[in-house]
Amino acid sequence: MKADIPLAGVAVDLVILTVREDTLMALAIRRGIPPFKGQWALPGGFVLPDEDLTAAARRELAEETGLADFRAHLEQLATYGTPGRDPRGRVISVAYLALAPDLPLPSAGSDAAAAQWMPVDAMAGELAFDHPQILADAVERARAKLEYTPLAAAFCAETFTIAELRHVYQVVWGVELDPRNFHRKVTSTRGFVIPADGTTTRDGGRPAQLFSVGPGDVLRPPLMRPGTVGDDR
Amino acid sequence: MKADIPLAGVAVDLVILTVREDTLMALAIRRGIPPFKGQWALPGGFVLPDEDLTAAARRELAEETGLADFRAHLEQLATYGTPGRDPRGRVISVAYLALAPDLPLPSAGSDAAAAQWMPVDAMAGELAFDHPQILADAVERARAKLEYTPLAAAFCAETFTIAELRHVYQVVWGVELDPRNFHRKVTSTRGFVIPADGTTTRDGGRPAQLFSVGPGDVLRPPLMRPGTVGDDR
DNA sequence: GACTGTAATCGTCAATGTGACGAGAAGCAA
DNA sequence: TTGCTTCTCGTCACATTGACGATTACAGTC
Repeated sequence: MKADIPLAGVAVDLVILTVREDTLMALAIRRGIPPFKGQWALPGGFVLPDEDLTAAARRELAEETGLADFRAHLEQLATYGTPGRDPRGRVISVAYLALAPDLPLPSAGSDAAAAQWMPVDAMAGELAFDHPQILADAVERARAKLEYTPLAAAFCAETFTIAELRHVYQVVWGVELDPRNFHRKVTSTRGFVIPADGTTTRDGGRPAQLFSVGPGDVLRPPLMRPGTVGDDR
Repeated sequence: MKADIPLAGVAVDLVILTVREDTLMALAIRRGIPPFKGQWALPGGFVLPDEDLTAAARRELAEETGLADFRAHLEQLATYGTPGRDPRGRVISVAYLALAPDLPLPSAGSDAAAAQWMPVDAMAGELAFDHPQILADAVERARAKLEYTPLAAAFCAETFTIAELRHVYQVVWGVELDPRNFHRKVTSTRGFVIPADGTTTRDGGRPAQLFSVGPGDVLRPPLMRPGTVGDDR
């Protein structure tokens, strides 16, 4: 490479979100190596010399969750490169957002002494680097995307009930939704969910129809977070 | 920096969009230096060693448009880092999207033999690197954002008429919109536009009220691109 | 100065989507 | 069988939207 090109380290950081115990949680890693050794941080690592960014994110995702390849949504979030954000020097971090169903407790990765799910609300104050900002951006992105994409299903198992899907919305948005209106909206929005075989009573009460995600990638018209319509500001 | 961190060059590339001559156009630069010397590319350049990413994007924007600081929307789009995308070596490019009002013809920048506005539809086949992909992503982002943000106003002058705003939507989306319904929607969506002093007849016909952008940053409910509702697929 | 063309603005109406909520259906547990 | 829970279907009032008629206010032109 030419000498006049300034160089930097390139890392990927992951915000892996899941819905657990009625709470939106993200995976946090206790750093096993400096800098910030012993503190919590988002999972991540440097991109290998011949590795694609997305491949690096997928690799980290597999490493940190301990699962070779599980069903999860992964998308690029944003890139953070403010000088000084990493004490090791100029490091550009490409952040990825992952949405995963409730997983077994993750095992510790190679450079991590421990990994655990933490409620996103309690996490901001704990994170090293500029990871609080990344986390906040990720949560906001996830909240927004639930409005106009079927992505909430990424938090669910392969098949799920409408109530489980509603539960995801309620936890991520922090609101209560009317079960009847939600049911109507979801089932009448083409491409959102398609009926699957079988029913389940895992939530008690009348058996619920199982669904799987439909082929649509955009909800038109979108669902809307309550309490934000017609707001003065 | 530690020796075990792989390094890469970090660049910013800009997709600067404007509405000109009833067409959505982007700024293209004819490259004055290798690689791809003589070919068209998106404006951009390497991030300086102690420069923030956004600062680098703003600097390039000012350089390429020849205007010190003009009214334009600038946001990060995505980051592209596939190995091999730049023949000089491993280069990570953070792409930015800029939306600008119709500007005077840009002057050529330092490392550019020429700069000109090109219709985005005719541009993809001309661009070097992976810039066709970046352009496509940028246009799609812009189209989507017009739906749920007041960002269309970024294509207009400080004050504008509802018809001028509608013209932006029509050009960017490539559709016809009903002037009466559009007028109703825009003026009744709180925070979108606020009446400004004066009227204008620059479009002929009855004088039109001038408006400026309102304080809102989200349109709830959003405008919707026609022809995409209830589509089977 | 009246006439014409053009575009802005206001109104109407039917169709559709949404929030609030009633009520039956279908399981489980006591 | 009774009671409890949750799913699912329906109803109704209201807001929003698309289609489109009608009026208003200018610039030119005869």
